[in-house]
Amino acid sequence: MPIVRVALDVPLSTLFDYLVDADLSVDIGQRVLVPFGRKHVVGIVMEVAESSGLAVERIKSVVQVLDDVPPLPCELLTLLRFCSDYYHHPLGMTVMAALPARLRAQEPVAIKQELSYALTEQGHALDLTEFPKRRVVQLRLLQALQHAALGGEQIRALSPSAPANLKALIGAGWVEPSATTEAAPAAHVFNEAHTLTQAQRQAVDAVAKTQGFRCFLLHGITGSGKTEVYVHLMHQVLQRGGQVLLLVPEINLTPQLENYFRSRFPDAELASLHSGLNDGERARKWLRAQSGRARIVLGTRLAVFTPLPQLGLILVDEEHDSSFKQQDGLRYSARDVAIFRANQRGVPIVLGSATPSLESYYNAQSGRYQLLKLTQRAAEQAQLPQVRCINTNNMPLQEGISPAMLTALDERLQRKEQSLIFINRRGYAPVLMCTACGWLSGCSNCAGKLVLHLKDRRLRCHHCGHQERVPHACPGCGNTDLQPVGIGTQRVEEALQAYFPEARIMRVDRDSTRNKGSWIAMRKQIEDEAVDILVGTQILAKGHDFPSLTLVGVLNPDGALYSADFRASEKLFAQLAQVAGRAGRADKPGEVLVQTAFPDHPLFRALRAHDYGAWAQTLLAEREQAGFPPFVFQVLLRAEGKQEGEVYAFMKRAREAAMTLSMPVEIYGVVAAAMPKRANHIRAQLLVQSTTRKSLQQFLRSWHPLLEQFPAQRIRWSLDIDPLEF
DNA sequence: AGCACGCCGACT
DNA sequence: GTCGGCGTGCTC
Repeated sequence: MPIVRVALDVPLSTLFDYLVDADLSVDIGQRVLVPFGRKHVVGIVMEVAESSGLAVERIKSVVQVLDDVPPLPCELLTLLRFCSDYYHHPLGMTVMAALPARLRAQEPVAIKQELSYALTEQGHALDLTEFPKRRVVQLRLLQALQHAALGGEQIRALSPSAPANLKALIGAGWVEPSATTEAAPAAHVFNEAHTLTQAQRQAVDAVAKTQGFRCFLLHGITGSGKTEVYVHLMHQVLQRGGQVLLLVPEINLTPQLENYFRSRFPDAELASLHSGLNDGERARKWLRAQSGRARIVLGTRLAVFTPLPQLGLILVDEEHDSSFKQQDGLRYSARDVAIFRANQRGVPIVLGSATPSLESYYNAQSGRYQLLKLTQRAAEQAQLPQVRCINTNNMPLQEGISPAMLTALDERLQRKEQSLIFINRRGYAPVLMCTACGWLSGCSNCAGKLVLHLKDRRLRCHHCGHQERVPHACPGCGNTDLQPVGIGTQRVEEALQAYFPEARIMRVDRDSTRNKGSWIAMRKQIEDEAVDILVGTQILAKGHDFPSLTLVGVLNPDGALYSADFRASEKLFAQLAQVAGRAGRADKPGEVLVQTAFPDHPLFRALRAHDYGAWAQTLLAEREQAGFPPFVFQVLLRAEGKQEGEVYAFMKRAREAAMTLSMPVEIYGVVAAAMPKRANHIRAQLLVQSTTRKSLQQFLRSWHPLLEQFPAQRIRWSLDIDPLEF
């Protein structure tokens, strides 16, 4: 009697054995419904065996084979095995986390046919110049439908209220739904659009001539046309009938990007996978990729697990971006998993960035990766912005803004050009202080400070979400003179509005873009030049071109220079290079002004010279000297719980267990986390590092089972392999 | 993780 | 007398 070994969504590292009754046939990769405890759950068949090590009477039978979708390819199961193993996360949870929700559920997957909508004869007969102008969305829909029938997704892309308006148009008899007919895959069409620069051509050729696996680092300054390199590489793979996986950071996956690739490859089916999809859409696109029909898969980190039978190339854009690393559950790095996957598949992978992660840059230097450089901006007339530092030593700042910055802003206002003020702190002020006793507004649940949000006169914790009214008097001494300390986006916005009453100022941060679609609307306003000064956080660093932006001002970036987090300055450089790239893209030269008390710091010297290489060398020397990544490999054990004593007792035992293993790893002390208390939970961590991945993995294979045996009822702990945040 | 079983405190 | 707290142990 055959046995299947099934992956289930439970935090146990084993698979579960089930009998397969004679009337069923089960394959590896298939979804099955099995009894587990007192309920039925869905799992994935990972292995088929002749016998089980378990007593027969304890083995239950598979209830049902859910064969309405094809089995997962073995290649994907191997990838998931690797992830479970490398990140020390239970296999069942790893497998189930990679699947779209619909495939994890018992209900039939039932993908409804995507309907498309077209104008009726009546609709075609409409004279749109006569159509009421106030029905903006309806008009836009009708105009779009005059060109071609639209799918549900394209309709939603027009406006959030488009579906409701579409209903009205159907009701009026102007539009009708029709089932999409599966078009035969047309001959591959490629809109060449641009001729490549020599550097772009060389990069494309280097990748194109690769046989089998190879990892490339495409280092190209902002505006050097990395996307064009991607497009040409994609073209070559699509031409051969292959599929392409393009991974992008979370905020970069916008409808614009999707539409851009659609316009370059008009007849290649593209599936974009992001967090905004509903379950049905996600499952549908996943299955389109698995069947090989979706040729381009564009997605955020989870998309790295999409089954792609014809996979011919992987691209990871902005590879340094930390959103590729998942920060809970399976703590994987989609970039690193993508490299494994390319290797497994025997296809090239290209990591692209203007400011590569130090890990990737180091690998490129050592020859593990092949470095491809784009050093010129693709549009010849577009020059790199001039970067200058404003030395803020002994300089009187008004609300954190220097006179030189104000002058520069004023110039842009005169010239009707846009400016951007970058400050990485939202809210009005990061803390409220009592001028009499020095009391600071701390969070009652966390070790952090409450941030003053003046708009709604509340103090907010950015760590646990706790909020309270601004107190009238100091809770410590009763003094009523409470002063905001430090500068946030709201305060800068307010100050600038006072200086430039006529200027149209827009604040862009998580608070102002929280509502769905508002960032899209705001970006439209920016592009339409309805904004003079943008004030915002890193959200502004990414996103797309703002053609009339000529000044970028950076306030107060110095915190990252003396941060306890050794990656803070790496991140700062990437961020500043990124915002600097926003300035002066078209025919107008750009300028970047950075307010700092350390203008001679290597970071700013490199930034002024647009010399990432010099900065990377500085960092590499520092890291090598300090014994930090990329020269070592790390694992971080984190634990948190309500009782401080219990947390530290667990960590102490964990550390002792690690010591007794006496393996070639360096074991640090148990320390409080960077945020020692969050949402009323005490947090501690323990760092272990090694000079090789292999010895670290060997150590983990011994250590992890010991940790699981410890009684740890009232604490939550996790292992973070290759941690980015401490 | 769920979900049982199991043994001690304040309620109809 | 029971309802219910969360400690402990198991799930093929």
